[in-house]
Amino acid sequence: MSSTIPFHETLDLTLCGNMGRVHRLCREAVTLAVEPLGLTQSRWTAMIHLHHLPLGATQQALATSLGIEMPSLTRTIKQLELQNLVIRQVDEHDKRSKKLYFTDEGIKLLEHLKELTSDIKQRLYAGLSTEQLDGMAHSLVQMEENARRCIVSLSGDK
Amino acid sequence: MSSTIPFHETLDLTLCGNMGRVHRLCREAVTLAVEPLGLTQSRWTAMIHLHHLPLGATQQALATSLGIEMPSLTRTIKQLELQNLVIRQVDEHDKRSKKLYFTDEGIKLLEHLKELTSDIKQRLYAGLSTEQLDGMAHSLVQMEENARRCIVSLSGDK
DNA sequence: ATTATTTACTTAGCCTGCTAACTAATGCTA
DNA sequence: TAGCATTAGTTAGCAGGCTAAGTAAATAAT
Repeated sequence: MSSTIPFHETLDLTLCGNMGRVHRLCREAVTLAVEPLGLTQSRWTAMIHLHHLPLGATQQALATSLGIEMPSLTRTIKQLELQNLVIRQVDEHDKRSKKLYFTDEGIKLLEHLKELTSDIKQRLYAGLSTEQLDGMAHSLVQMEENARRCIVSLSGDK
Repeated sequence: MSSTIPFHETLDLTLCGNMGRVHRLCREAVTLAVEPLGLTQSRWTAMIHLHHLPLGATQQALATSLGIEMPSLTRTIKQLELQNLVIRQVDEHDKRSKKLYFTDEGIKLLEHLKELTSDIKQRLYAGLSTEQLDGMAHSLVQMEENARRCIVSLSGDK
């Protein structure tokens, strides 16, 4: 895994596992940083993504933004609603879907969230140049495409 | 998330989430590829890592290689033992630890595993240069260090 | 030598991803 | 218009990370 070993010599599935581990560590770090707010990883992530979407986004839109499936989101939203941070409101123009809104309390918490995460973001990306981060983002897009293609071709059942 | 946008302008926690999603997709692709063997993600991963360790590696050594905690591994090993692919054997020199060995059946399965994964590895990394893969591996190491440092400094309780 | 600490492993149970299967609303098609 | 397919959301339950707490063995300290 050392950067001094050319990667192709160790071309295996380790990189994949490393991504998972780094992901877990990063989200744990952020969760610790926002601990005073009493939010789990999936909840602060959903709050931030919802904040970046247009007002009244549907659950489907939020799930897409998060890159997760609907049932995963349903659970998280239910918890956020219980915490009185967001509300679900049936869309009158399409009664299947539900629009999401922050409560006043949710808006207040969001401000704290932004304060508490601004510092840790810098620290997580410390020592990495813009080029490295861009490169990583780009490689991830490529790998995601590759993986999706593999999955499609391997599940030729439907 | 597009590579045409300089990353620092979107410096947020999205990269972290993307790593998690790509990780899930890659492991799903591999799991589909090895489906005939009836192994879940954690099981084929453990088989491959154990294969790369010296004979009679302990569970602790395997957990470290996998980058997971012991309780996560305990469950997986139990399943592999039930499938009659590995056996656990108490180390006579240190009766706390257990050495892991493949069964004959496990060795046979490992060969199939290598065949079935050799192709998909190429496909997952398609379109990525050695430099890109090296860069990604290197960035991951840096981010892991960063995250661990954050976690240590944020949990100053012990 | 006895006691305290550390280490390897296990068990129990939480968190958050997932799929499968369901309901209800919408939209397409004949 | 009637019937079928699609879509948004839910529920139930699995997979695989995790921590906390417990046991037994090994090691350190007094």
